[in-house]
Amino acid sequence: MHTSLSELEQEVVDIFVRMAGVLNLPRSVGELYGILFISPKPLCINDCMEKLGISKGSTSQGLKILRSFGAVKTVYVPGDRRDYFEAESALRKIVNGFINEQVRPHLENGKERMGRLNELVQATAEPEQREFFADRIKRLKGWQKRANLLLPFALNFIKPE
Amino acid sequence: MHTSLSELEQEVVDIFVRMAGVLNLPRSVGELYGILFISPKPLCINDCMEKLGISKGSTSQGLKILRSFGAVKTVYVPGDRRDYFEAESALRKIVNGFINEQVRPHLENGKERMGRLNELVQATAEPEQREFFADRIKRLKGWQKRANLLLPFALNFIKPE
DNA sequence: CAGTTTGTTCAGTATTTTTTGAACGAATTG
DNA sequence: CAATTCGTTCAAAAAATACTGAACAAACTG
Repeated sequence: MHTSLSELEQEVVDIFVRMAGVLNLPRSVGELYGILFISPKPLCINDCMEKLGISKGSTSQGLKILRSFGAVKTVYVPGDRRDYFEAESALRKIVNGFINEQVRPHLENGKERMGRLNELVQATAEPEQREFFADRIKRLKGWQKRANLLLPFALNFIKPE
Repeated sequence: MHTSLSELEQEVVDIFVRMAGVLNLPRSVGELYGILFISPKPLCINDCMEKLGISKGSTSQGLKILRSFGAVKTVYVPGDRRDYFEAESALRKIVNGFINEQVRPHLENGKERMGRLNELVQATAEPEQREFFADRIKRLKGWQKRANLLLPFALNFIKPE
């Protein structure tokens, strides 16, 4: 059953639920990170589901997602055979993992696509149109390039801790 | 009815549909920006819905969203009383608008919330726990601060054009 | 000013996403 | 080695989100 959260826990969970919204992640993932972030000791799946009042399936699934980009780590607790989890608190690692696992895959094939676009533009009969299209594609490439420059820079901006 | 898109249009629309996915915007919004981005001349609502095969309601709604953060501008076409639209192509403006209109609102009350968190931490009875909580909140504040520093910097990174 | 055309809104519907919970296999225990 | 505990998976249910299309108001037109 649903052990009610302290006010502090509620507030922190709420913050991460909002973040999850912005980052396009399920609510439960935000809740899980929140409860782990503010927990002084690692929690097992049962702790999490009881605290948050969500199902075992959601909990398992949510923790899997969080682990997939390194926002949560598994810790070994001697004398207990359950898996325990704690929040990774190095922002840099989390952002890095998130970009690599959640963002990059959705933006793959950058180069390839641009090549294809060029071909299609060259195949345009009307010269005036072709010029316009070429300009647009050039602009698109520019955006892509800048994004690729910005990402590493942003990561560097987040000092290692 | 649904006027079929050229290959070039398809490809470009597809790119922006993916971006919309990453940015947590409806598919139709990506489609609309795409078709406007690659169109040599401004399009009216009817042009858009015909080209994309979506409803008038979606089109109106989607363009509203795009205008809300400055990704699309209205242009006046003499002798035609319909509204015409074209894609804003200055990345800086778009990113700026997007952050202000779509991201910031979801992350409001930063300062306020942190104050509230501090109170809750101070109200914690157990000293050892209190110390841990304080540390977590401090870390959270650090993240917030860095995000607030990074945003303007990132915007500056995108040179005006 | 009656008749169009145009864009918006919104209730209802369709679609997508998230959550649930029961079934299962693997590991642990007595 | 039977019984229990644990974590994962996945089909079905629930919830959230996006889309449609008809109703509407405003702006034009003749």
